[in-house]
Amino acid sequence: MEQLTSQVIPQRALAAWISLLRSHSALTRQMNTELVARHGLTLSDYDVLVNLARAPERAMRRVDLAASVVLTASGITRLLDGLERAGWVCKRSCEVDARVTYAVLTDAGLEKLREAAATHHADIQRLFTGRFADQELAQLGALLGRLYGENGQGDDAEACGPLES
Amino acid sequence: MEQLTSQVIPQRALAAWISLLRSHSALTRQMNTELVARHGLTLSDYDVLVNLARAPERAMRRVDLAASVVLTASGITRLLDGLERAGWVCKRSCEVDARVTYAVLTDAGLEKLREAAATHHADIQRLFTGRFADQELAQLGALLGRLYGENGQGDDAEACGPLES
DNA sequence: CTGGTATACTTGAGCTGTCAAGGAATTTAG
DNA sequence: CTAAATTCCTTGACAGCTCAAGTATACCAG
Repeated sequence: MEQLTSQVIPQRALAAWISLLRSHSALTRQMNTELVARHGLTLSDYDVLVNLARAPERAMRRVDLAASVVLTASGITRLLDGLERAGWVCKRSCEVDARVTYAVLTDAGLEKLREAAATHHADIQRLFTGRFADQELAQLGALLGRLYGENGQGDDAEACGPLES
Repeated sequence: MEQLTSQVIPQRALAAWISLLRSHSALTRQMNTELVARHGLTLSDYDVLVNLARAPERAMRRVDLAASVVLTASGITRLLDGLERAGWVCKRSCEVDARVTYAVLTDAGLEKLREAAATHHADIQRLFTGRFADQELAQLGALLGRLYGENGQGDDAEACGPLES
């Protein structure tokens, strides 16, 4: 059984992959728990709110939103159901294409997001960024950034790029 | 809404965190799909099989297994239910402590794992390791490795360390 | 030996996401 | 203009995991 890992991929490579799996599980579990306990938001909910907040007019097509947060179309439907019921997001239909529905962040939703951001950023700092130097964070971000978009498309990279301003 | 991200954490730091979320989602989804389609195994199933294969006597306490793969106790119970039903894992009770049950990898389970490993390693190579140079992989592994164990404990790090031999 | 606490595991209820299928609007081909 | 293919979204059925609660065993203090 020792040879299991040595057929195609060197040990170090597998170790990196396993670290990705473990660190993700450990971190998201803690952050999600905090977020749910304090604000009644899932990590995915939060993620969607952030995406909407950054979008022009705080609106996005559901399909684009799905791609942004790496969820399926049906996943987005159900997730938005919850956010709509809470009044943080509402629908808006598209004038030029009746198939598409926009998800729009409401004022209440933006307020909610601001509220949640404060504690969530603290969690991110404590659990994630706090363990690295600036330069390491840049490196880590750059490395991980190669793992998506490429096969998918460049839109994502762009949607994630303008974090500031 | 532009100031949302600039309160506590610099943009670059958040970008790294988002990259972690996105890359994990994108990669695990593809790998899981492949694994299920070809072998009828979940990524978590696979992960558990690997852990058992590496353990002395191919046996582990359920509670330790849970910690290794970052699952709750009940999560492990249900996951192992499936693997037991398939005949890849069986139970063994502990002589010195009647509370614990060991999960033991059967011969069939080991065979299954070998079978799955071939294609799964190819997936890892294609989607993950293939996108990095050796040195980058080492770096990535080292950085991600800081994100768990610490707050939890050192056992994990050790359990993950001896990948080879 | 008795009672209280901690540990290992299981189970019921529920949440979040998936896939497969389908409806509706749009585009494309003929 | 019609027919086929494509895109966007929703829904039913279900998988996988969580939490809360419960059972059973072990340990510890008196």
